[in-house]
Amino acid sequence: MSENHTPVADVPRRFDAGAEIAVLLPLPLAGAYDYRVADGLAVATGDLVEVPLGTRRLIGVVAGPAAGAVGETRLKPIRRRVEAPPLPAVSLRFVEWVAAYTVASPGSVLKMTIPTADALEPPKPALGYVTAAAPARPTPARTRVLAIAAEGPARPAVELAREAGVGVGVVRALIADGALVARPLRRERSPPAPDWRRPGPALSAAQAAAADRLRTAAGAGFSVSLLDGVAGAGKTEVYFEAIAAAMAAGRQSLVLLPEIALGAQWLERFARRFGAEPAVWHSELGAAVRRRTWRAVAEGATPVVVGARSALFLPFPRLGLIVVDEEHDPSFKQEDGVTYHARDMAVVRARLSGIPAVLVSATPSLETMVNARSGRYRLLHLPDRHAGVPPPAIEVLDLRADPPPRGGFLAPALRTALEETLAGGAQALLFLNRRGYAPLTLCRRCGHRLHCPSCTAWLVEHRLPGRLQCHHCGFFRPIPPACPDCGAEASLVACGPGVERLAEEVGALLPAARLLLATSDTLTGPTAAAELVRRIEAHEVDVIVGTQIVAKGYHFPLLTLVGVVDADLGLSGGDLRAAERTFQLLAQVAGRAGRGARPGRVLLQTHMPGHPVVRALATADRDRFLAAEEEERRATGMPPFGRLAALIVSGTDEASVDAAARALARGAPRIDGVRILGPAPAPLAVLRGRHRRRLLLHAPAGGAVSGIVRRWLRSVRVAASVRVQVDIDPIGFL
DNA sequence: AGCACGCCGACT
DNA sequence: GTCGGCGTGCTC
Repeated sequence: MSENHTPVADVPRRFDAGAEIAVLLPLPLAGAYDYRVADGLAVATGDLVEVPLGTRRLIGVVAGPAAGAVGETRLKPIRRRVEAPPLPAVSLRFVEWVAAYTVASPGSVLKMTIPTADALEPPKPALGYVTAAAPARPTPARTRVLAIAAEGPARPAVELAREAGVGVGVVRALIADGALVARPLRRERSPPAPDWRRPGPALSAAQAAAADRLRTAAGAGFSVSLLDGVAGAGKTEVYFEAIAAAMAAGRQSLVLLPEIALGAQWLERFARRFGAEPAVWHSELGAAVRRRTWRAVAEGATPVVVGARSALFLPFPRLGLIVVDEEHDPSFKQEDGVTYHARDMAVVRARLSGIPAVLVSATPSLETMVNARSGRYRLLHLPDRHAGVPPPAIEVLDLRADPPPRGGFLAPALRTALEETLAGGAQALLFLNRRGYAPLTLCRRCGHRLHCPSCTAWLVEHRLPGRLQCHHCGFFRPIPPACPDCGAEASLVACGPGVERLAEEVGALLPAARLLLATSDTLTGPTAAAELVRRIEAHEVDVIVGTQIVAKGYHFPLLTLVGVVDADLGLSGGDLRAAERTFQLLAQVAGRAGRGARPGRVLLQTHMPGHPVVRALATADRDRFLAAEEEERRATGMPPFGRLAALIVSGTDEASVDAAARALARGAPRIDGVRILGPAPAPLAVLRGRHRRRLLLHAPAGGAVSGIVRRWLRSVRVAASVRVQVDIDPIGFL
């Protein structure tokens, strides 16, 4: 990839009535379908059009001239051009690039780029209502509404109903009657725009130098920079300057965050710097916000978008910068539907637009680090904590030498540290990446283990709702009074700790402490997350017991102690990236300690004090750890020194899944240097009632894995009842 | 992805 | 004899 790739301006191609055009539809079809431009219409590439498909009408995108694969007599006319901004040419190219790379259909990628049909219509003018005539049949409710409506400005129907204390139906009836008439409401004023002219904060010398380099990159075509620095080093302030530069140049910026639902503190920081919040994009947006934001982005009216990975597919016409914050975060990998890695696709999107991408992390992924060291990426290093706060001291607690008391999970040293921390008026965080009360429930008499009926997984006890849950599907059941296998009464015992059980232990140890349980079960949605942040900041909480949900980039000044309850969790299991991920997660958790004036302290409980991950954390020697990982991957030809692609074969009938997996193995490509492993039972051999087998393709670095897999799949026939899912560059289990 | 077409069990 | 179950296949 060339450094100064400046794409030529793509001029949309015009098609007049009668022209035959290719329309890409948001469906998993092999390619675009051909249509004819109807009389009286004219369209151009990128235009959104409504077309007939079978008995349905769908919105698609004009992709170019018809391919001519079907006879022209079969071509149907397009119905209309949709009143919406066209997709920029680069968005169409991006869709096709991602589809080719991920071995998905272009239509399923397009689906992530265009919203549903109803969200594409121009916004309806908001209507308010005022009184016009006496109602035909005056009822008390109707009279009340009319009295309310007679005073004050025109208001929406729901508001009149609320003020009058009646249902909306009453108001609607009055509108139908003609007793109320509509008046267009003054368009709601657009929210204030972020202002790049506002003065930025004082930057340290290192920050200023990094910001300078990013500003310089802003106008200089495609580049990738890695902004690397520990928690609290001030990375965010640095890339804010790059955003300011993009805004000053009239270009849009996109910031990808791993968990947008938890971005309340991030939004606040942004608003402090730029005087207004950016546009926000994630999968849980309501329909109205979604439509408004999509249009604003497509019109180029949104200077900054912050979002989860799906924001990458928004149709920015003037994108000037992409930032991927916490670039190492595994949640950037989309696993269902089209399987893609948002960080990698962000780099591709930047290259297609000829703009800079900035990857940000305190614990960069090995891939990114290798790219940075080889010079493919620019390395911007922020050396130390911005405010001169010393990094937290990390102590290793060897659980073999100093075990927790019977029935407990906190070693004596951690118990003491907890007591001291609270006595000193500070806060503590206990980290355990396990939801629920206990990960396994078994019968003391017969040894039966309670498992999910439709997954290869144990049921996890959740004591708060009082039930056993499967963490892989929606299954749950009440905790049975007797063993379902041998019938023994009161014989079921909880094995191992979850955060709920840990909270119980802390409650017994420190009865006066105010506890907060923070898991995805208790933190549903942005409001709950914001409330959590507020309560911790207001010191309404002494001890936080949480899963990885609290590992994110929060900043809590009073938090001085972090206890990692099980540093070994996630280290076993033969996963290619287990060590790397555990290191990143624990380093991130450790970074929560001592971000205010008081120094922080981190205690790591482990059975493996000699494990490279534990040693690297204790000595804060990230680079040596990464170097060791790199050597191992290089020696075994694993990514980034080799390439992987996974096929997951799944279906409800085990025999046909097996048959399909074997057929794929028989028809595997025979290419020098390319090996096929499997079929083997997939990590979750049964998931949601579907049997799963896995094949793994290993190729040398630079191997054209996507093309190989595409040809492979084309050459093998599998039963229609069996699904084959492709995962290029899988990050999960090996 | 939907939707239609098609071939086998429990209802009027 | 029909209503309806979801397996299979097509949609420019």
